[in-house]
This record gives sequence, C-alpha cells and structure tokens, in this order.
Amino acid sequence: MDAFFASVELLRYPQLKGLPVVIGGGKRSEDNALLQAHADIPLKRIPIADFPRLADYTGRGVITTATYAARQSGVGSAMGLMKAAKLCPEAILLPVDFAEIRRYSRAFKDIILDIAPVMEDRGVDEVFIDFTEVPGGQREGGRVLARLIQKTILLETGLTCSVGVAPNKLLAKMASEFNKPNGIAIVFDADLQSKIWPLACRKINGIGPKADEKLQRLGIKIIGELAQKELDWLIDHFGQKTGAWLFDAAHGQDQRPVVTESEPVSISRETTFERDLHPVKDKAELGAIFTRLAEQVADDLRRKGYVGKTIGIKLRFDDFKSVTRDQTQDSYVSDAKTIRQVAGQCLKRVPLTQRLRLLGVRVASLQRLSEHENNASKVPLEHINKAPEATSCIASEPGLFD
DNA sequence: TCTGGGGTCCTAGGACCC
DNA sequence: TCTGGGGTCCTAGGACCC
Repeated sequence: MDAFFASVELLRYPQLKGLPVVIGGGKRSEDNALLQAHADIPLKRIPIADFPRLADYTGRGVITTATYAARQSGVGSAMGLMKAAKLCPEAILLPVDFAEIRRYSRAFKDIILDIAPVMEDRGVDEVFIDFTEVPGGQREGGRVLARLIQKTILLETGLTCSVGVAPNKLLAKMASEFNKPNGIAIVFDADLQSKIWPLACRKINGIGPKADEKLQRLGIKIIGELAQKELDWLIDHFGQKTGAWLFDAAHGQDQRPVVTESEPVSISRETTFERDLHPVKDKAELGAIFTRLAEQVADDLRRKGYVGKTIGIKLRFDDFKSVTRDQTQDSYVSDAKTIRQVAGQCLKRVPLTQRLRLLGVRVASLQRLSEHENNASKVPLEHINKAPEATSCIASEPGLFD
C-alpha cells in the first residue's frame, strides 16, 4: 500500500491532500483536541490551519509514514520526529489510528483474497500473492491481474497500492518499488541484468545498513558487482548461509514459497518512557509500568488464544544499549500474575546502574490454547506410573557405540 | 534533536543426552 | 596425553523488516 498510514488519514481529511503530512508520535491527545474543537463540523471541513504542526511536537516519537509531499523535504520512515521537524516544520503531524489502520488492512487483504486466494501476510500494509494458479494470472505477464487488484482496492477503499510481478518473492518485492505510487512493474528473469543489477545492494530485501556497509568496504555497491563475485568468495567473507544467500539474491534466485498460514513465535509489549527513568528513584513508576506491560501481554495471549512457557524482558538504557533476559518455565502460562512474577526474576539478573528509556515484556515458546487444553486433559504418563515396582531398561549402562 | 513498537530469523556458547 | 560426534534445548545479542 502506498504511504498507507498517511493515505488512510487523507481519506478522513481530504483537505490535506497534496500537503506534507507526517504520521507518528504515539499519543492521540492532540488529535482528540482537534476533534473536540471541531465537534460541530464534518471532518473534511476542519480548516487546514487548525491541524497540529510537526514543529510543535516535543516527544520521542518517530515517523511511521510521510506523504510524498513531506518526503520532498527529506523526511521519511523511522526518522525521529524532532529531527523531521527541523527539515519540514510546516508539515502536519497526525497520530497513528491503529483501529482504523487495522480496518483498512483487513479490507484490502479481503479484496485480494477474493481475487487471488494464495496470499502471504507481510504486515499491515504488504502481502505476497501467488498468481500461478489464478485464472488469467499469466496474461500480459501478470499485468492484467495486478491491474484488477489495484482497481478493486481503489474502488472499494479509496486507497492506492503498487504491485510488482516477478518469478519469485525477491524480485517481486524489488519490482513493487519501481513505479511507486500507484504503479505496476513486471520483472522477468531476462530483465535481471538491465533492471536489477544497476540497483544498490541495499535494495535487496534482507540487506540492511550493516550488510551494506560491509559490502561497500569490499568495494561492492550495486547488485551487478555482487553478481560478479564467486560463491566461494562470498562464503569466505559472509559465512556459509549468508554467502550462499547473497549469491542467489544477486542472480535473482529465490525458492521461498508464498506462505499462507503461520503461527506466531512470540507476543510482546514494550514502551519507551517520556523521560528516562531511574531504577531506584523512579522504582514505583517503573514497577507500575512493568505490571501494566505484563497485563497487556497476558491480555494479548488470551485474545489470540495462546499460552507460552518462555517469559522475557527487554531493557533499553539511556545510552540506547539494550539487553534481554528470559526464563523458560516447566509449564505453559498465560496469566498476568505469573508473567509479571517471572519477568521480575529476569529483571533481577540485570545490573541496574543506568537510567532506563524502555521496558518490554515478552512471552515465547507459544502453544495454541486449544492444543494446550487438549494435552492437559490427557493425564501425563509419569503420573500414572508413579513409583513403578520395576523398571526395565535394557541398555542401562552408557554404551560406547550408542 | 537522538533514535517507536511488534515481530522474525540467525548465530554462538553452554548444558545435557545418547 | 588430551580428550568423538552427533543431537536438542536454553539463553543473549543482533540484524533486519513492516
């Protein structure tokens, strides 16, 4: 989806179209103030001058999405809002409305599922779709189906998206960036040299700042240069797994299937404080936040129907360094009390000599509540065979060749 | 002007087992 | 004198993604 969070806000406030708008910053208080002050008029009649300005922001938030007009000033995703305010003070700042985002996310995915049922969820604003078995999916290299999806989403939601069609996920993801916004791009295997090799290595999904820096140190800036390197050379410099993956990626090779269903690995909640908190002086406040995070995670587990047996915490200090601690239980849990208690034990293993800026609580090693109840109803064997009269064990001595 | 929140996957060492 | 070769699970950190 194109500038998804911002585009959703523009549906509500069409008077902001074409203006630099930035979404982010957490709290909805300013937005509520805006709405309260204009309770008597329709949203689309609220004067532009009355919207909150990025220049007035004072918190620790980051940009989630910027409209294309705002991007002209050099602001972009993940940038701190205070920094963005210097670059584009006149921009309008709106908080994220998660409920609304989820509604539109569900809506555009349902539209796609109706047309092409093999869809992989990649977060609120992105999916992979397998065109292979969709009737007409091969027409014009996929362009006809891409256009149909685009038009239907626009018609039913008012939102635009960009589509990349290619033989695999790696190339499709890159292709989707080619004609943003509201664009379609088709990439065939034969286009590798002309369309992919001139791109910066950073454009490969999976090469981040660190890997890119290392590649640059080795004199590799674009994918074409990466593709000239031998497999063994890449493995020598990046290890077996990453080396082989880089080699494949540079040659446009990617065998990953479109995965339509997956189970979560972990569920967590974290929060950055408005100001850094002192582990002793602000103990009471930290304790209250800690408890609330545990309650939120417990609630998430309950709502989603999971239990977990690894409970962990995350701390970020005032110097932005992070640590994690976790502890695995013998049995699966999901209640706030237990999570809070085990998380407290984890916290004791961290030396607290600095102020904290973030605290998080996480539950992993998840199991579906339904399966868990299933297993719990079966009495475990060790409870049936309590104190056996005799135990047979053929190989009771540690053998040399076992 | 410091840098959100919720995730996944990988690596690497140690414990422990056969 | 120097000590295998699997395997799994747990823990901590870090890169990366949306």
